[in-house]
Amino acid sequence: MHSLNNSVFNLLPKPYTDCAACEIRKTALFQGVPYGRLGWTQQYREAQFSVAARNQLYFENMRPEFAFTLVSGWVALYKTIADGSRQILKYALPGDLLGFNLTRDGTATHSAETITPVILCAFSSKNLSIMLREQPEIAARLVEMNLRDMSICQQHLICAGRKDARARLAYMLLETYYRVQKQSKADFDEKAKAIFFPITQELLGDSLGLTNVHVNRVLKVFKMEGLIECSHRRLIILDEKRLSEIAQFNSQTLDIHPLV
Amino acid sequence: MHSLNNSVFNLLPKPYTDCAACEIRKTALFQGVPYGRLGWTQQYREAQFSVAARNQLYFENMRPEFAFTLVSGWVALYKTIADGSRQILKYALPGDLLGFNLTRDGTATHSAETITPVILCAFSSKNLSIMLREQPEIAARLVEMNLRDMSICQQHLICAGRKDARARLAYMLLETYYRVQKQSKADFDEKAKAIFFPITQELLGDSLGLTNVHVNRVLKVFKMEGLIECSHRRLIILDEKRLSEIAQFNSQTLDIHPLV
DNA sequence: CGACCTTTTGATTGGCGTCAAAATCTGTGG
DNA sequence: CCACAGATTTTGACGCCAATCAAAAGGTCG
Repeated sequence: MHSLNNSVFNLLPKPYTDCAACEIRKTALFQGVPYGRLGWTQQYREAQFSVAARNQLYFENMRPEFAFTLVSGWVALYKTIADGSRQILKYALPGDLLGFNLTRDGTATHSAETITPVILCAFSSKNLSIMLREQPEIAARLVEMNLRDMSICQQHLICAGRKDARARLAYMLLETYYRVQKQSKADFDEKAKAIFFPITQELLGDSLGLTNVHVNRVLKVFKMEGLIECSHRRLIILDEKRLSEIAQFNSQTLDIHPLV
Repeated sequence: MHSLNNSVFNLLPKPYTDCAACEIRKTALFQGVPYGRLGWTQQYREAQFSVAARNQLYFENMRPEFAFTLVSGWVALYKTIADGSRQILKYALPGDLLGFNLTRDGTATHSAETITPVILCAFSSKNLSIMLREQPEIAARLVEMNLRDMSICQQHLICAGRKDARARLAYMLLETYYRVQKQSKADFDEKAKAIFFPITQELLGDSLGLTNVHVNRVLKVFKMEGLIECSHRRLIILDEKRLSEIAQFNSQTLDIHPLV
């Protein structure tokens, strides 16, 4: 466990109890693994780390030695463009697997930055490969997670290519709301219909191909129209029906068919 | 083999010879399968079909019974937007697998239209599922193909979100050129550095989030600058270096790391 | 040859970017 | 608990890239 041994990554104690076996099963990658084999899976875990907000986990074009499952917190995956701007590809939520998309020469295809404080569980690339080869349930699950991410990415492509700022923004708000609701219960306040929403307007712009200035203007209109409440890192969807129409949002696209 | 039994799909004789075993191995999905098991794999093929240009293979929101490997020809995968416009997600080339991305209720996530005459090999969804479960090489290959497609989709997102029309168009031309060169040798004329290019300017616009009018204007400039030649369904890249700069194109993104 | 694509060109419009500056929020240390 | 620096949000004026509308010219295939 070298190379993560710097100030950014803070080593946490490895929770090797039965309870941990339950815990690990909640992470999306291991959902299909039979109980008897969970312990076997765990031998491949390297360690857990905590990382503060606004830190880089890995960079595009560098060779990460580890992939991570995100245990808690939010991470932005992005690419930087030559002119200095950036495109955010995905907000990773708890359960997501990070850092296994590599080009043929082993370099990362994108960079990753923590938005909130996070807890990560590390796997060496080699062990991940072994697990995939030996446990078909994990490979199948990875295919599914990929297909879901692909569907999300395609939706974003449609937003960026074919929708105006209003529709894009509405889409992103609804998508995030749904994903949090399903994947990160801790960030979802069922009573208030609110989610924890640490995405700044600048980040929203970087996700949608808009400037933070224009994001601000459109959000203002949404608030005036009574569609959302949004401040202090909290988001409430007030009029889901109308917002969905504006966005042409369909939650089906977040829920893909299991292949196996 | 019902439900494909209409005028669009023309049944072809099923080539069950040893030669066919060699042939099938060329399709990307079966590249990792050991020779001894190729025959076993073939039992799950339904049949081969030919389909004329400009036909719909399947529609978004319908339940396709079959997935296809594309043996020859070009297919556009796209989604239609409420305002009637559409976003092309991918040009499928020979070797690509089509029609297995389904939402949880079993409906297709996108539509597919042939651009040229094509030959398809059909697999029932059920058999595809069996193959994935029983042959880990196929599952692993599918993960890889997905990761590659994901990388391509992300690049398109960056193009649509962050690049101007010049860069987007340059990118699409280079990407298509590279993909054809690698994946569809029949469409690549090595001597002339030319590819068969059946993508109309309207299709280009639908891929890039531009209008056909603007695509035309930018292409005109590219021709005047001596960057490309492009007419009569043929494309020649005259100045790859300069075009790559304009596009910020990196062929690495088309070449992802094998996970297993 | 005729119908239908596809490409090409011109004039006009508008959504969103750019630049700049003020106001507000957030976290940190004294 | 306040002060202060840095991040984030907010607002206004102005400009430009690409959309829109319209129509002509060129290709293609039955």
